Amino acid sequence: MERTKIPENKYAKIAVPLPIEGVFDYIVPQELRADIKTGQRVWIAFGRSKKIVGYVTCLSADSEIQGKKIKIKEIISIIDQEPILNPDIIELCKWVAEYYFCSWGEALSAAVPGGLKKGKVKMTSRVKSGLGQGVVLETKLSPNAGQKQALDKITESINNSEFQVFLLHGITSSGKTEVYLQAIDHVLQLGKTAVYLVPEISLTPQAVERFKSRFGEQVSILHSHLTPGQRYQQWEKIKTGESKIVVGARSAIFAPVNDLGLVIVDEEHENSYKQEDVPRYHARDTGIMRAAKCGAVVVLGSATPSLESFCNVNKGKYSLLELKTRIDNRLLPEVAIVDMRKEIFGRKQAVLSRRLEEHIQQCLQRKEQVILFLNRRGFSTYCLCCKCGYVAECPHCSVTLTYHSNNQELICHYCNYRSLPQTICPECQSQYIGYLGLGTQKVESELNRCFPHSRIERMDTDSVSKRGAHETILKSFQKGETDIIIGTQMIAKGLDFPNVTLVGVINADVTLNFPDLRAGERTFQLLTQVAGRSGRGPVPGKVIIQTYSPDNYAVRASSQHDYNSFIKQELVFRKQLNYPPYLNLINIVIRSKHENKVIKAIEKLNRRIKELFQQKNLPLISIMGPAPMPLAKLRGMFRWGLTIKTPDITRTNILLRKIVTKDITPSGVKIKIDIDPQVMM
DNA sequence: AGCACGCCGACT
DNA sequence: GTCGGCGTGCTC
Repeated sequence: MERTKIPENKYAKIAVPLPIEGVFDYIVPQELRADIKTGQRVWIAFGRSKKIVGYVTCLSADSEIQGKKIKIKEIISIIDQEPILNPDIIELCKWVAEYYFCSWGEALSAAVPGGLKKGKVKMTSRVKSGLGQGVVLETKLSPNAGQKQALDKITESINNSEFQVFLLHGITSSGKTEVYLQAIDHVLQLGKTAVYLVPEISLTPQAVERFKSRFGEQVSILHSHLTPGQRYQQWEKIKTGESKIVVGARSAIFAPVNDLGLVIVDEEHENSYKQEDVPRYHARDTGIMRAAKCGAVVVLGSATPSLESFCNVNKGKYSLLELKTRIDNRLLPEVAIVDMRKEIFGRKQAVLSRRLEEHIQQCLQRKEQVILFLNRRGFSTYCLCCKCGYVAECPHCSVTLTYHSNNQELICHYCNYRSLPQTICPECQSQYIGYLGLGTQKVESELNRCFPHSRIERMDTDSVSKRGAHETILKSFQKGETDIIIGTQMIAKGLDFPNVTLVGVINADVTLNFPDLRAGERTFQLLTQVAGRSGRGPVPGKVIIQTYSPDNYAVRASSQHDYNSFIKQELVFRKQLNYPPYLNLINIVIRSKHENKVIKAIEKLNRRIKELFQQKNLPLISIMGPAPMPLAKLRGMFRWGLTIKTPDITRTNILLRKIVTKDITPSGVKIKIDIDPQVMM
């Protein structure tokens, strides 16, 4: 083939991983024309003195900017011999960029394996996976009636190759995983592939082993501890079709599988599916988009589905599949709520209630194990009466007010409502009103004081940061060398220790009073998950929840294992205040070293949005704020935000793009736009 | 995002 | 007189 006969390869449109709109035209030098392909990464000179990685989005015979006074540069070199991005992924990233407000290049850089972004990766030779020939693959279990019913619906859709989303709602230990695994078996039989997303935190070594033993060499597991070389190897295995199944966290949704037939999102309600930095995509929603473009089936699974997904079932967009029985017909643990308002000793708040202390004691005597769940302390202090449980809330937003000690005010971080702190409780007139949450270290020392002869281990982000610490702590607990394990979120899910018969929640209020519209939903999910850790063996489990809000519906419903009653009440609340899932939110935060600049910018933005939306006749749009952010000064920056509520996210996005320009963000002012925010910070 | 260009204050 | 602050504009 003669190189000169391929004139359509003369120019390339390159997306760059910088916050700049549009693609940039480059000349493909003669010697690269035979090798250049869409989806490759290339080295390019950009600006005056930068050499960066660019993504080839398309090739063409000529360039529209040719002849204008722009000098078109040449591509320096090609990084990948073969395209690292296939056309589907390039398209998907375009959608991500448009929907989540970032550049195409930024979205594309989320879709290539991390270590490769800089284009420098040493190719280590392929290592044999840990699975030797002697290992027996885990065998299929025969599904029960409920599982069978769910599977039949899923396989039927897979056979039809039509895009469809299923919401698999199954209580803890109802066998959701087996449904996923057999659905995967089914797509494999049809010669298709599957992507299986899990929250980052549940990709434990045990979980990894389980996938490997079930699927052997056909599975690629993309977890955060892979070295760049290992990551690259997995990527290659997926691209060539050697791996038919990809298991991984958030970013695995961009894995380069061909013939995608099935996308599974386990624990779909988990907010870790939302990336907190650019591109701020939601892996579940991106997965649905990916599946829709190629006619794949999506299974969203959860014991506590998000309100968004539940609502989509009601709207008829998703089909509901339910697993109502536990696989071995084990009973759900008995959940007791301890009213901490009755546990005040003198002026001090109690850490452990008498009831929880007694139960721990009994448990230890029976040589059974205890898990204590401790939320990390919220960064925002709120106003609580520990006599009656009163918490100061915003009258407009139903969100907990945050106490600011510098100006001694209670502030709503959604709408900027302010009020003065009280010294006497407005509900019960007592003086037990205070502004502090419970200290974390206090719990550990209190436990050591109460149970000096027990072996207590703490498990949180600090104690697990060292390599292998996670495993060591769990192994010693498994072997029974530890009696009590105290931990944060990370012990809430997945752990399966049959000798644990007691789970204690030290303070349910930390999540409940988090200044966020989803505080109730989070609390319900968390309590349900934590409760699932108790009584996984022959001895029935017990759960004790300590709280100052024993009558709160999220707490009550979780203690009764009653998702439906929770969601019914939560939906009423969301409807009343026009919150998701009834409307979409867009959270915009402006930050700068100078407070006056921030306020000026956010007010200008607020005015512009109102003007334009009125002009374009989008009357249902409303704005919360502007208001200072919960961490109003973060690393020397002042931060203010506002939140748009919109019934038409697509149109709002388009209009918003017109507003967010240089005159909103002059020099020294940074803007952050978060579409469908999960936490507003 | 970076980076260069450009225009006003306190210093060897 | 200059060094350096950061406001402005551009990147094929």
